[in-house]
Amino acid sequence: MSALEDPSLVLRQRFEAAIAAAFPQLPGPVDPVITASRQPQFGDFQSNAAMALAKQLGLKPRDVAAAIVAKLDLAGIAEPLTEKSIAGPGFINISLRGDALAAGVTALDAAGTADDLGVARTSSPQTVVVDLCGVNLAKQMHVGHLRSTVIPDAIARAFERLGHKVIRQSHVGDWGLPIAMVTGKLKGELDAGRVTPATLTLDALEQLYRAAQAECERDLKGLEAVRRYGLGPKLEAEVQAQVDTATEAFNRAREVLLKLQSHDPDTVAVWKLIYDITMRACLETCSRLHANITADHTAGESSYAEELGGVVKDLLDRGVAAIDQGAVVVRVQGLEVPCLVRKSDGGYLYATTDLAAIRRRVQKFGASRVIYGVDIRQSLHFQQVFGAAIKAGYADVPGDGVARLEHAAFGTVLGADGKPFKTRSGENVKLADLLDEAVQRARKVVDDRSASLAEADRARIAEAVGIAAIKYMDLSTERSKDYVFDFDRMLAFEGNTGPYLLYALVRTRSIFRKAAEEGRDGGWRGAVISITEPAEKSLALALLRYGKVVESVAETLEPHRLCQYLIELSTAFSAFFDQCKVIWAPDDATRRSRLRLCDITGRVLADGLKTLGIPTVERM
RNA sequence: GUGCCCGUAGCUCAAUUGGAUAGAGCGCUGCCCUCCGAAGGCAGAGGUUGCAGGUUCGACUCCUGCCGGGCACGCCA
Repeated sequence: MSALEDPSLVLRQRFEAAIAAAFPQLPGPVDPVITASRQPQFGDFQSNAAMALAKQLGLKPRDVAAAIVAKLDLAGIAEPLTEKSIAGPGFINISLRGDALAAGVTALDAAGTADDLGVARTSSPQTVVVDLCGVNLAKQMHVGHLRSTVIPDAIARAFERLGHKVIRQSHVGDWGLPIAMVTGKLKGELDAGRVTPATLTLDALEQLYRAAQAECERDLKGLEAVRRYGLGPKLEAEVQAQVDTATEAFNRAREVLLKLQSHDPDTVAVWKLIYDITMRACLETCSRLHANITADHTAGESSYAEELGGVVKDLLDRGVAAIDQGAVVVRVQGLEVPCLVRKSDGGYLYATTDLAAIRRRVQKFGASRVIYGVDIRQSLHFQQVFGAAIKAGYADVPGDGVARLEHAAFGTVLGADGKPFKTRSGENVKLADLLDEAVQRARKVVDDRSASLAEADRARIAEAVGIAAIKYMDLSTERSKDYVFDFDRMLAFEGNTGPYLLYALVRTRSIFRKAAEEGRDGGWRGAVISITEPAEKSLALALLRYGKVVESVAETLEPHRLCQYLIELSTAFSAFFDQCKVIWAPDDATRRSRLRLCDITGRVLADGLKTLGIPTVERM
């Protein structure tokens, strides 16, 4: 962002000069700490430097502020300062001139960089790997996947918007004993002719998955109890029989896993069937969610299977890992529990796969940041894995320090009762069902309020509104917190919701349709922008903040900042729309200026929504 | 037992990474459509930021100790 587009940069320069002139004894340039003022009564921007400087110089803060003000040249950018400009302990309040704001907004829309809308393309693009979605074979996506899909996708979009190279990685749970169980189970069903590949659904697979797991579940505790309390030979025999069958099933699953690992064609074919059915359904849900997740982004656990032995050997060879009670562990400084990378029976664990993934992502893909959008309950796991990866040197970027490994953790989706969101029968709620219901509810409202629109339009609008409502709700709160899932609130169409943002966007568009009807839509492209009314000023200030907000999302991995911003922009626009006539402005120049403001606002809103991954509509 | 996360208006959430009188929405009380979309705007009431200390010119924010809630803790993923 150039100084022209960002008044705070100009202020920063002017203040730096003033501070240097007022206190030549200071060694280097001092950060003037320019921030946007929170309340209009304190102006538009403020400098908070005087307090810290006073401490350093041994002077009174207000005297320091006065000395800075005496040397300050704000010509062409801000209103002249008065005695009241120095307030409180030593804040220096600045009100921008309307023409400076107008110049800033005009620069946002400058030819050549108009699509940037004040978001600076990075001069040093990084490769950023974003781990997201994380579905499991033979399982539907459920509520938890809403967050693991939507949040990291929004983070990825922010990096892309800034010009970084993003590699999305969906770490699909497609390997290991549980998958072998269901593969064996399905093979049995297919061989017996009870199911056919052509009619097999993901729902059916999920049932087989549960059945297979249940079959392998050995009631060892029950057996012990029966023996300890001497509950009789008959009961003992029953429990023993259960354990025996379960053990058989368990052993069969291990054999299936071995076959998978040795690429036995028949077994792999069944596995592939499960894989295809699961991925088709899940990628369809991702697509419906407007998440940029496709088959190209899939990097399942199976893709690391051949590397795990090498990883453990490498760790042992270099003394990074040690053998402990027959298992292989990596001890990480500061953590009680070591990171377990190989079981005593020789099997690998998910930490092993994650280590292989970090190695690939940093060493092969060249990532300088690896971001995991995963449930907060896995915090300890990631501390262990990150610590182990760093200890092993897997996070070393060739010739460039250590990659940032970050867990963008999110909290749980809760039901109205404050407990994790489940169906009445205690099952996980299918994500697809959730989306259906949101769209269905949105449809009712759209039918009600926009009855005049064509059926097909209403269907399309309801789809966008429903998805926007769900995604906005998920993105708009601080991600590490739990939140309560509430259809009524997210679809209230009022206040802090996705639909409100769509509504604001629609109004920025509809004004042009109306203006065209009135024959008053000419001449606004490239028109001179003038900022005079308070509502115009607020709108301009909001527009100029956009670039910084996108940057902060990438830095903090917190999309809710962009949500918050878009609501503030929408509110500023609504006030402007209410208080400043556009089509019926007092004169042609003002009309053109305001039309152009509507256009820029609409484009920032659309761009912000796109960066969040929220679908938009032209009318509703 | 150890560690991590959370605690802000009646409810759901913010607070520009330490800045001023803690802000929005819902709900509540009033206004504002013969005029660009009222899914909107304006105004009002509503707070000891869980409690107690500490650091600082300044603390919702950082530190310590409590209280309350949640989660996680080597051979599952």
